[in-house]
Amino acid sequence: MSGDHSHNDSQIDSGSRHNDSHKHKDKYKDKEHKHKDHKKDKEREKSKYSNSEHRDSSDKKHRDKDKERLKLKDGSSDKQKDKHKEKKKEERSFDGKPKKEKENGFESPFIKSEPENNDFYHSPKHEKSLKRELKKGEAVTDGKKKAKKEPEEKWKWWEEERYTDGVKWKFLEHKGPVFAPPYEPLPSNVKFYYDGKHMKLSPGAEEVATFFAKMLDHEYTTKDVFRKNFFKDWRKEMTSEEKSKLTDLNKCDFSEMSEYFKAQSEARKAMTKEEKLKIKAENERILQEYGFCVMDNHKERIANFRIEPPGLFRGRGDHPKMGMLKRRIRPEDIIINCSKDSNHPKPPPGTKWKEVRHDNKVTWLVSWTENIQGSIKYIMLNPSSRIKGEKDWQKYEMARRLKKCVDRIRAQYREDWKSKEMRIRQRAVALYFIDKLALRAGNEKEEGETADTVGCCSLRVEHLTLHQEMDGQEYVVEFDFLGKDSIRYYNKVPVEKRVFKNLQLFMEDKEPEDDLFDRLNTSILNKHLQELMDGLTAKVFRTYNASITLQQQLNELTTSEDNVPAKILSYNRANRAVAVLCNHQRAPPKTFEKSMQNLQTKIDAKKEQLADAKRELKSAKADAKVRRDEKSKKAVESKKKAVQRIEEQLMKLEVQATDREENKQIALGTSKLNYLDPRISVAWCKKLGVPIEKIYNKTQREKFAWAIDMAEKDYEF
DNA sequence: AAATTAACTTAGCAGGTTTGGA
DNA sequence: TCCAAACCTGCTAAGTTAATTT
Repeated sequence: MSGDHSHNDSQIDSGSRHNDSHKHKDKYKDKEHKHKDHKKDKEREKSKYSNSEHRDSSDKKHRDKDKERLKLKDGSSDKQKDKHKEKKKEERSFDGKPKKEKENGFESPFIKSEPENNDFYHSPKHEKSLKRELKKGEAVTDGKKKAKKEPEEKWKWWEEERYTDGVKWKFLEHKGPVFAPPYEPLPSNVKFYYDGKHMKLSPGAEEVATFFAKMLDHEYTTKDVFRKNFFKDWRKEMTSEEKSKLTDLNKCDFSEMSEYFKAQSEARKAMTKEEKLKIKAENERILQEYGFCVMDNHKERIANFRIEPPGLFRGRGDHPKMGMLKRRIRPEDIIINCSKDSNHPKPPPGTKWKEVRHDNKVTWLVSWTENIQGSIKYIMLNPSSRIKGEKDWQKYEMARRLKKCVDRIRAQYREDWKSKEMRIRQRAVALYFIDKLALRAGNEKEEGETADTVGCCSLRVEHLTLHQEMDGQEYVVEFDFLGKDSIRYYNKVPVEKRVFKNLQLFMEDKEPEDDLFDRLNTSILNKHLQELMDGLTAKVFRTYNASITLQQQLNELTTSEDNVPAKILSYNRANRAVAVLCNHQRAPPKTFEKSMQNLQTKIDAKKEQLADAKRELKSAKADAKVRRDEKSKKAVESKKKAVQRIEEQLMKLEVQATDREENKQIALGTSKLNYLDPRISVAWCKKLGVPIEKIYNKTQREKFAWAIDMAEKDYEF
């Protein structure tokens, strides 16, 4: 059964070809109104990325200061520098120990083997060469010509030892968050009307009104829940006078505000090059100042150093809290996390942080509590950072460990289908779904706080329909529910008789809104998984099945004889199989039909061109036969080349069309970034001679640097 | 043992930027 | 050189899981 997920082909596209039977008519149109809020004027910078890579002199001071401070607190760093040089590639393994030391071959460092070095506080780890990186930066500054390309020596954290216990870092210094720009009151000629009469709003009320005005074009501002929530929260910001006057949202006229913002955004687009450049430069400056931190001697990129600006909350799907006011975050809301001996970030003048703490058992730099759900938000590091990379690597190692014992686990749950205990049967069937269908665990959620979505353990009777027989197949289960992000999961799956019978049993005497697995929750399930394999949880199955599927599909679909575009098509198809398995859907791009048409037009044109070229070739040949001179021979050759070139172009276009059509409502990004062991892709590239750049863009290569560096062509997941 | 909280991963979309073909 | 399309990045919501509290 391993890796057999072909049935999933039908789950996404209601109208697609290999999907004869089910005609569900997209009753869940949730995607249409998914969060489209944040309208703000984000002039984004062209991010420069990468830790330790080229930086300019503006940054030098900061750097040098770091260098000095680091030197002070750690005089040893230089000496340690080359410590790992001699390590050989083949010997790298997850725990950084030479393979032969790991007798059983199972051991993975993250699975807390006996910490051979309890003295981690003084371990040499991470204490090498910030200096080296910094030097490079300088070299680039005056090196000029090759400045950008310079293959910087990057820090290979994966060649170093890792912390074995809960410690995440020993040194952490950063500049704190960047706050949202303060509210700028509207010019007085932009008016708000209530019941047809002009009304000047107080600044507080006006700001919230602008949030609504900016969203006016979105469908969701017409939704009852949205309007109700918005109006309630808006009133809280009004003066008592406003409160008594403004009693009906329907009488509010935001159109001038809305027009004003549209005009603003037009004006922004129409800015001159210089103005745009200036903004870009300013963003770059902010990035350089706030976008990096120093963690354990290395300068690392921060993922989200800007605090989320205030606005109206738009949850995904049918969210009960849509329209509520997301309040502005102030320094007094902010908790700073950094090391004691670092230069603490300073709050803006006249303000204070809520707290400064020094917790090196966590990875975040800044946190605050958000007011909609009361949850905590964090500022953390970029995926290219050591701390994220190690975790990612660890995740795939866990999935590979599952690979080794998945047969045993499968045998086990199949056995459990027969258990006399209901809770065990439920657990076993749920696990079967998680394994076979890559469903998420499915925690229970507080009703009325969030959109009504489910995962495996929280499935309800109403989400399944059992078909004794359907389309010539026996024991078909039809799933139809909203999962994470209110993305619909629709699938018809033939299951084993025993599973089917169990489901009938679980559904007996229940109402549609009752839990399918009433004796099970994620905590019980994960505890059980923990017993089956150390560190095993429900989500590991998703990672495992995704990665193993990619590997299998790549093996099946690709031949070394193919040319590169064909190989890439195959790669995308393998990636697509995973995305389908994981139900990673997207709304078809708004311009899909049109762009498809355009492409078809191009293809037709190219076909004509090809026909013409062939005709010309033919006549040139005939000509050459008669004339038998050099010149006409040459002409034949060039015509031949032309035909070839056009054929190639045509092929490319056709491949593109296929790829695009197949990808209409499937999102590849999520699986690529989160579920597929990058070493599989790296190995595949090496084996088939496909440049890695064709598979991973710059950002992705930074995130997966560890895999690119360590995977050889024979890597096996 | 249930509920809550904290930390961290996973998710799709908007909209800007770059690319490549006419 | 222009334009559509592809690509990419930021954004932030929504999950999972483990730890902690009640």
